[in-house]
Amino acid sequence: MTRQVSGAAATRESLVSAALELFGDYGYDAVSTRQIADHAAANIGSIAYHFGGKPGLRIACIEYVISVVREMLGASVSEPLPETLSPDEALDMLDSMFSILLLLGSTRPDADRISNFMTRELVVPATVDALLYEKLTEPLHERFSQLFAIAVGGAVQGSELALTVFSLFGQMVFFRQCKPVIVKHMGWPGFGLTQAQAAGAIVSQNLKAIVAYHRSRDGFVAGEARPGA
Amino acid sequence: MTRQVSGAAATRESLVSAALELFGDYGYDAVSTRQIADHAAANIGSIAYHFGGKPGLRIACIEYVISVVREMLGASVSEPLPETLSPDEALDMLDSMFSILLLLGSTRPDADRISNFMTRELVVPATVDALLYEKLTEPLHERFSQLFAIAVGGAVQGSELALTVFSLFGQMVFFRQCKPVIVKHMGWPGFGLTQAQAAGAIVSQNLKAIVAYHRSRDGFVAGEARPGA
DNA sequence: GTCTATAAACAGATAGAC
DNA sequence: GTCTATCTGTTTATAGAC
Repeated sequence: MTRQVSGAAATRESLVSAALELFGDYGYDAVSTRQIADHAAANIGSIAYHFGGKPGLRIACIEYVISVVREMLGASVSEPLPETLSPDEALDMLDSMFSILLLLGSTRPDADRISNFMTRELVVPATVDALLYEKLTEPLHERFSQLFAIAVGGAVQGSELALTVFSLFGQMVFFRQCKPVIVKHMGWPGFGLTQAQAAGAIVSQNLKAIVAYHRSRDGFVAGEARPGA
Repeated sequence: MTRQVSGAAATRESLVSAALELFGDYGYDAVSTRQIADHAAANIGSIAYHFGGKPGLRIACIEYVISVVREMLGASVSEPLPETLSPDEALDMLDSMFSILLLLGSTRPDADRISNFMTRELVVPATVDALLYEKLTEPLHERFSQLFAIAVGGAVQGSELALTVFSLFGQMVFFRQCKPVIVKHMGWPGFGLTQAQAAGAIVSQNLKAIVAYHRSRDGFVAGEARPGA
């Protein structure tokens, strides 16, 4: 019983891992298939064999990233919300989801490259961008919107709600996306767990500030049922 | 008197304009010098002649973007702050600077490509990124930090201040950066003046919410002098 | 399934005619 | 200053040996 049969899967994984890292660091177009093959200790031909070509490898990376993030968020995004959810509970759920996403780059060994790749793919999407959008961005936005609406007692709705949630996304994405700039400015040694937590604390604080603002603006009373329910 | 002498400047402008648009839309690495030359109705050789090569053209684009943004922000970033600045005045200045930056893509004809290029360059910086960072990001961040500190009466300082300002940057950058995603989700026909204003309203609201949060947290009293002055 | 050699297209840079 | 033809290296994709 040799490892010959499982060699294929190992090569696939190795290629996706290498591609994820290089695409994330330098961008899809800046990286050649040779670099990827070298980095994965595989040969160039294997990319065509396993993925059909460079675009196929990109899609495989996107699918991998989607599966990892969905797994990390787990029930918070896949299961329906409990019907009886107080505004403060909704706020806590929002907060913890942000925390998970922001710390994603620090809690598992390969997650930094996942995070790099994902944020880059969000900004510089391929023609296949629909994949990441439909499977990740859209469901996440939907869930965040539900939670935010409950957290502010229904005071924010429609396009204002959608844009506010995007603005919260923006804060989170920015910290990971412009990591080099932030690390340089802050004089940090890198962007590890400590730094991710520092960024997370700010995002959390801002979330609470924005929620508090909308609550007070519309005469929110703690524990009161939201209108329209 | 022919236009031959001014032809050089026209070619330069044309090449920068074309490069700005293509780099902004597809990224530096994905665009070939041939595409740029075609788009600018110039020949390939002119890129080497005027800019020394593709990297030189990129630097020319960065310099152009820096000059435009600094011009638009004008006195708000280049001149020293007035010594007597009330928290509310500081907040207003912050607000209007955000507004200028966000509407940048809608107030001048070539500004959409400027905005695209800039946000992309921020995320996928060249080895020459120091240019954009030193001349634009850093001074902007410095000014925003000063204003924010005054706006909250000195309640936020040090790394918390720096990160909070970055988080505000993030909101703004995200709206321009993930334009395709947002436009798609909102069902907008595009990202024109109306849409930029809608996004700007949210950013402005969030800014006020965050400032209000820090003011109330530290017992801020309107009109009170900030500590340490 | 793995690896190598090769093909066809493309990149950026350049020399020289005009 | 402009433009074209060409050079050199590199890209992805592929055919075929093992």
